[in-house]
Amino acid sequence: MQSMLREYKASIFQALAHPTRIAILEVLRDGEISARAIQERLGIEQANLSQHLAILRSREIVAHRKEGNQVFYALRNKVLIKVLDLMRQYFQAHLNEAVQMLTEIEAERGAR
Amino acid sequence: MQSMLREYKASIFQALAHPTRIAILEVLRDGEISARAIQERLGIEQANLSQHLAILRSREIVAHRKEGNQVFYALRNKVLIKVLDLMRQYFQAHLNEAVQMLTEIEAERGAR
DNA sequence: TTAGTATATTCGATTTCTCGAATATACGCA
DNA sequence: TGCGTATATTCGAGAAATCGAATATACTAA
Repeated sequence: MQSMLREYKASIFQALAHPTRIAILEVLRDGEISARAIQERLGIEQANLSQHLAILRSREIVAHRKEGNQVFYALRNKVLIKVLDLMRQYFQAHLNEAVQMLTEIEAERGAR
Repeated sequence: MQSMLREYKASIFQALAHPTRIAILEVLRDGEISARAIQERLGIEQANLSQHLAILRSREIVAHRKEGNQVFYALRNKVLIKVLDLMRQYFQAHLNEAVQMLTEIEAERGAR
C-alpha cells in the first residue's frame, strides 16, 4: 500500500515532468479552454499537444468535454496549482543555484 | 525566462518521478541520515540508491555532508515536503480513480 | 600496509519518452 | 454527399532513464 502510493505520486510527477505539460497546466489555471486555444497560446504542433494532453488525461489530471467540433480541457483538482505555486516559491529560493544548474545541464547537452 | 522556469520545474518533477526517490525524500523528512541507513530502510541495492541520490544531488534537492566513512543526506528545502503532502491530499481525493488507473497500467504492462 | 566498510561511478542492455509525419476520427456546414 | 476544421492515434527514430554488475574511491582500523 505504501509502495502503491509512491508509485502513484511518481506517476503524477512523471506527468508533470515536461515543460510543455507544465505550460498546459498554467494555461488551464485560468479555466476551461479548447485544445485549439491551448495550441495557439503555446505555439506547438497539434499532434504534439494532443499527445501531451493524452498523458494528462491518462493520469486523470485534466477533464475533457466535447462541444461540437471542439474539446475543452480543464484542471480536475486545484491542488496541482498549489503544487506549481510551491514550485515557484522553491524556484525563487534556489534561483542562483538553478541558473547554474541549468547552465551545466546545457553545457552537458552541448558536449554530448 | 518563462520557459526557463518551466524547464526548471520540469527537471525537479522529473527528479521526483520515481518511487524510490520519493521514498528517499520521505525518509529524509525525519532529518539527516546516512546513505547506508537509507539503503537499509528501503531495502534496495547500494549502487541503485547511489544512482538515485546522484540525481537528487544534481537537482540540488538534497544536501550531503561527509563524516568519516559515511555520507549524510538531508533535504535542502522543506517546500518539497509540502509538495509531497499536497500530493497525498490529491491522492486521497482521487483514491478510487487512482486505484483503477494503476490497475489499468498494471494490466497494460502485463499485456505487453 | 592490508582488510573491511561505505559510497560513487561506469558500462551495457532494456525500457520508456518524445517528436514529427502520416493518418484516422468526428463534427458542422454547404 | 463532400469539404473543412478540430482533435486523436499510430508509427518509427532518436534520446533519455533505469537496472544490476563490475569497478573505483575513500576512509577506518588492525
